[in-house]
Amino acid sequence: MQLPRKKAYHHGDLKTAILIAAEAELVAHGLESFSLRRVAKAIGVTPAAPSHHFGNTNGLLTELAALGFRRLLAEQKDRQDRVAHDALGQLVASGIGYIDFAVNNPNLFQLMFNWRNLNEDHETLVAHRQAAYDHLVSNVEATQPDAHQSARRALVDAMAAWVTVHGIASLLSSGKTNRLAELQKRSGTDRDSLFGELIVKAVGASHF
Amino acid sequence: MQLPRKKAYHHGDLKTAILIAAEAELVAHGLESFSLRRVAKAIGVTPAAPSHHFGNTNGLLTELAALGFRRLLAEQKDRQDRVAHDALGQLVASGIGYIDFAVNNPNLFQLMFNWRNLNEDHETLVAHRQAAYDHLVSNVEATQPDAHQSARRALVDAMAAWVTVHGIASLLSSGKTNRLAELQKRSGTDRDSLFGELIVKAVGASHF
DNA sequence: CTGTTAAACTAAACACTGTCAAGATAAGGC
DNA sequence: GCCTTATCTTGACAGTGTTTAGTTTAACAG
Repeated sequence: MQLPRKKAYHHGDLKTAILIAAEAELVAHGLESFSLRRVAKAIGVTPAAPSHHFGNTNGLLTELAALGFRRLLAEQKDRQDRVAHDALGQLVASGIGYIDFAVNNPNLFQLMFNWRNLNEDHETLVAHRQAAYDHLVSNVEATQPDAHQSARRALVDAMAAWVTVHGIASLLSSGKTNRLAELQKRSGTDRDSLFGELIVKAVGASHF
Repeated sequence: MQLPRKKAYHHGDLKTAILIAAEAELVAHGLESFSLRRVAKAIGVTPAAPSHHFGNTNGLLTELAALGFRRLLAEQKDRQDRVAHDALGQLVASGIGYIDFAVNNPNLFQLMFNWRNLNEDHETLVAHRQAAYDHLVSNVEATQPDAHQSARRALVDAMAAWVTVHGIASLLSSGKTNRLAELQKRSGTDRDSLFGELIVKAVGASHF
């Protein structure tokens, strides 16, 4: 791994340079106005250069989404590390991480969950997405008193948890004037506590 | 109101013709590849013609989103009319209507909730969106035993209900290979019953 | 019926966009 | 050293949204 020269014909590590520039383009202009030519120009390269590494624009966006899923899971685990180790606390921390990721990376979140042109054959995309999903399921299962006796309940609780967390994340990250955020403020409860409350409610605090 | 002539220079009712063609374009090519020129060509008119009625593409899409919110509310009410009149049953029916709308109109749903370029100054858009929101809140409040004594609970329940319904709708309508749908099938419960169960759980069946 | 005004739409052009085929350049293996 | 392969450029093409100026028609006043 060598430092890329200044004006070399070969960039050195163009692929990652493109990914970085592409994310900057994403936050700057949004997914709706994403321009491949602009990211090429930003790093001083020809519009056709990215095609060689990613095939086409969708390939680049797909790779970006895959990285997004990796970072999403990382943020969830990071949250969990800084919190009590009981099952319910872990689940809540994971959910808050999910929500924070969506709020802090709205365009990336939109790309990951609401973009219909992603290349579903992309291996690392499906792998990282699957990893994030598995992590959720295991977190929910850990809150179940007896997994064998209540398989259906584990299933339903997993859906409930996922659905509430994703609903919060989606609504909070999408709107500019945000009704859900207004409700949260009017509740008099800080964000993490309130959404934690909702998550706990979703998995049915009855067995505690 | 006269029937539009065949090849008249003036189309007669071009504005609604464009809206209809635009929705067809939306379902045919998706929001990501929406083309204004294609909708113009589909109704045999110049690419610049829509600009006169909608300003620009965003104007057209915004109007489409506004119609979407109107139809969303209509579908919810339609569901509620065909169901028992108790408060909880009404809330569930409304939520199922919301979900069904998202599943049956995925691109429109994406436009309404995940499109960042919508013109937020568009009056009918904000009006119809507000109407849909108010309807939700009133549905939740109707399930509260005493609105005055538990204002905060009404608030939290409204958030919980909205968030679960929207989460389900968003996840179900976005993916092609859909993990949530898989979970639903594995639960052995039909879709409406299962999601109704989740909604009831969200508003806290404790007061029943 | 006639003349005028305002609305609806066209024509042509512009600056973009993503993508492709062909060629130039450099790196790495032998 | 040469040769092969990966990397990037050049130049072009079709398609996109939008704008300006001009043409056609409807609506309306007399």
